[in-house]
Amino acid sequence: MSFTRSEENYLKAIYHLADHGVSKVSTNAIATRMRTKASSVTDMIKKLSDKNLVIYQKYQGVNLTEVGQEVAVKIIRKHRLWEVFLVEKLNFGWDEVHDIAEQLEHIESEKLVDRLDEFLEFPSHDPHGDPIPDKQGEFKPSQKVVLSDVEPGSICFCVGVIDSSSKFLRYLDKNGINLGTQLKVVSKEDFDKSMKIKTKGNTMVISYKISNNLFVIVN
Amino acid sequence: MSFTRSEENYLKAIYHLADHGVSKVSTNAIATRMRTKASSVTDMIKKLSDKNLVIYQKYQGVNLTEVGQEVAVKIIRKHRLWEVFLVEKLNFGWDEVHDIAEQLEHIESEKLVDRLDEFLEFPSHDPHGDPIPDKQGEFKPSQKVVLSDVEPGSICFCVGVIDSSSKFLRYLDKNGINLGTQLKVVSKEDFDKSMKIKTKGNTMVISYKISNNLFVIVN
DNA sequence: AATAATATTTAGGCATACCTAAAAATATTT
DNA sequence: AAATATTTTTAGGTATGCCTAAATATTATT
Repeated sequence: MSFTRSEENYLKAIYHLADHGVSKVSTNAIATRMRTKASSVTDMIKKLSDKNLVIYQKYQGVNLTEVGQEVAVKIIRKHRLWEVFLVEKLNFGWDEVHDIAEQLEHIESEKLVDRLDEFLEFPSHDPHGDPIPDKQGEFKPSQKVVLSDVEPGSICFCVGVIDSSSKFLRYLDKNGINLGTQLKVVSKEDFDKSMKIKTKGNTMVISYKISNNLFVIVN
Repeated sequence: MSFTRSEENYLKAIYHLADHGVSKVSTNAIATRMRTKASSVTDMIKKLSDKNLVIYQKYQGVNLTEVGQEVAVKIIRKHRLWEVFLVEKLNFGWDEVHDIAEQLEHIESEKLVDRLDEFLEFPSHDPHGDPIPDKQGEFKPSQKVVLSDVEPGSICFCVGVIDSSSKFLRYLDKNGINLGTQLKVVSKEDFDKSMKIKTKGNTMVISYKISNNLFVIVN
């Protein structure tokens, strides 16, 4: 079985929105995520439903079927493996790889994916700290944690943000924090949860509002 | 400027059929190569002509414009670089890579192509011995020669066939000649142009009909 | 040069994947 | 519970890229 690029993108979007398949995903939520119109989503949902990739009841939203989930996981596997390739082998910055991986994830060849996996030495996580499903579709938990949860003494590196407003990004930039930046958590202040951190050349204090908006991976 | 996958495939097909832009390419020739119908070709040709990628006169065939040629060469560059990647880095057989490269060649990212080129150490030829255009679109001549033209004493390896009939392929297989196989030309017989060649474990005599149908690269 | 054969184009359709606008269902207010 | 607002679906339309069948142009044959 093989699917169109569009079908794959919808399955992936639904997978991400469904968050462990618990709640039903609304038409509007899909439309927003895919930057398309609700009516287009309804069209596609019907097609996916006919192909038994989603369970759909009019006006009640959708959920992926087992098969739909498998397809989605395969695409995510490909996406994340290609991201590792781009960062590790081609020296891309972590923030440059998403759009390219978005294209590469649709290349069809099971052999290619498995060979790539092997070539990259079976990475368990992508450059954003998100887990990479193995050939069987199993994945380890995410390694990403919020900086505010990191214990003093730990060394970690920055892999993403929650609030991606340009205000926040500018703040980070000004303070020499980029994605990939190594940080050492020096101490935490109980009173206001502010945190003293050390980067390569700098030691600084950041508020909880900051530390709670930064994703890191602890080494 | 960016083009659809289909447009890119047509440009590539026309490029290959035009053979140095000399002769005009017929609608039927394109249709055959692309396994589609002449009427579909006419449709697309009109679109390409509107975009100034081909020069087209009704019933008179097409030729690529400068721009069309540049686009085609970029796709060929991508195709061949990915083929090198698949063979050199992911250990694919030379004969397995075409379909995958056919997909990868449409990935859009100039930076990706250039990084890949660098990663592969700027290869000048792909696994079939065909030249890889550089960033400027220039390419070296092909390294591929017909086995019958190789001088005695030379060592070469097999990179392709002219006649790809299953009869011929089965003959090669039976005699332990695969793509990638190393050959040493021991001697040539003037009379019937037959050739004595040496493979890893074997020495054999092959007729001109065979040697003239095998592409090799001389080491 | 006229006729036959072949190549190419036109005309009209189909599926995909979008869209807008209107209708219908569901959710929220009052 | 009725009115209003929001969400979702339906209906009908568009562009792409393909198709078949028919018409037309070109090329080959006699």
